[in-house]
Amino acid sequence: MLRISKKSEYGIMALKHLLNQPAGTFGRAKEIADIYSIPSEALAKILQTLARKGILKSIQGARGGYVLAKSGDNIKLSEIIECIEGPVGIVDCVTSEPCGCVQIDNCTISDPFRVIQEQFMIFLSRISLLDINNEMEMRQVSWQ
Amino acid sequence: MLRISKKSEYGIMALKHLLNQPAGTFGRAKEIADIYSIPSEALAKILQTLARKGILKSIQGARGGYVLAKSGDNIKLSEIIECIEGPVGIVDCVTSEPCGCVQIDNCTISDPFRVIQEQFMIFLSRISLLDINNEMEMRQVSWQ
DNA sequence: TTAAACCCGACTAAATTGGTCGTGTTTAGG
DNA sequence: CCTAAACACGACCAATTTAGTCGGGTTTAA
Repeated sequence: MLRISKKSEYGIMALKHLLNQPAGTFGRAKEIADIYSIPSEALAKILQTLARKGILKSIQGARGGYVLAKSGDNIKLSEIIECIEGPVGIVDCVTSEPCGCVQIDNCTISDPFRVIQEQFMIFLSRISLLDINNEMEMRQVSWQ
Repeated sequence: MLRISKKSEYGIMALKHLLNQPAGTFGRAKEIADIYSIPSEALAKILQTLARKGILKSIQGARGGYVLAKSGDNIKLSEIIECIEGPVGIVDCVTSEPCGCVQIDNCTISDPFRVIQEQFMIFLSRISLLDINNEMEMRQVSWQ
């Protein structure tokens, strides 16, 4: 029902936690997983993906961990979700071109949905990790 | 990946078709399904749901069919999706209270996401069937 | 009376999501 | 230089959700 996946939820919790991490210290996957009762293997994989895509920086070896690779207001919700779940597409037609759907010639909704998709991505990209951390206070998403 | 379900897609195609139906005529499930290559049983069920929730009016018996129960600009995308897929919740915490998640006391994201959810619903409720029919021309979603 | 249509719930199959496991690789610290 | 703590990765299984099917109804125009 148009829901963000558990993986994204976990990722966002972890990112928020890392944002509040004292400067100079690292967050470890296991530790974060324990705090929020997240299966640690699952969180580990999520953090690895976030690191691979440049949202987190990983420090290898014993006493290693993760830190944010950029400032909280530069990490957008759209980015986090796309990183963890793959390309967001309100409808299939929007991400894959040509869309593999059977409607092909008769698909009357792919054009309007391309516009909706675009506006939805703007919506998501206007929300930053910092906003989420501040409980969305004072956020009036403005449009155009 | 944050996608509208096939059922909603089918429903929207059918609604758009019905919007363009000559006044006084009905659209039949089988007929619409054929045009857009939608499995007819599936579409039938979707149209039944839309009728039950008051978005469509059904005409029973032979030579029956469906017509829109209200004008195109009064049918909102939020309404259609909620009707077909059930309550939209970006995260579970938002729809069910209390949320059944294990994070319970330590869930740091449910509050901000309640706000995001609210804004997302506004986003969806500003898009009408008429907008979709007009290929979203001239639609600048404005926010607050 | 019949056939065309809506109506409804139960069921199955396919796809996606959520979570686990095993095996590496890197590196601080003893 | 060894060990343990941590990241990295891919393969796999389980649970849930979505998609689609089927077999019955009921209503009504012709």
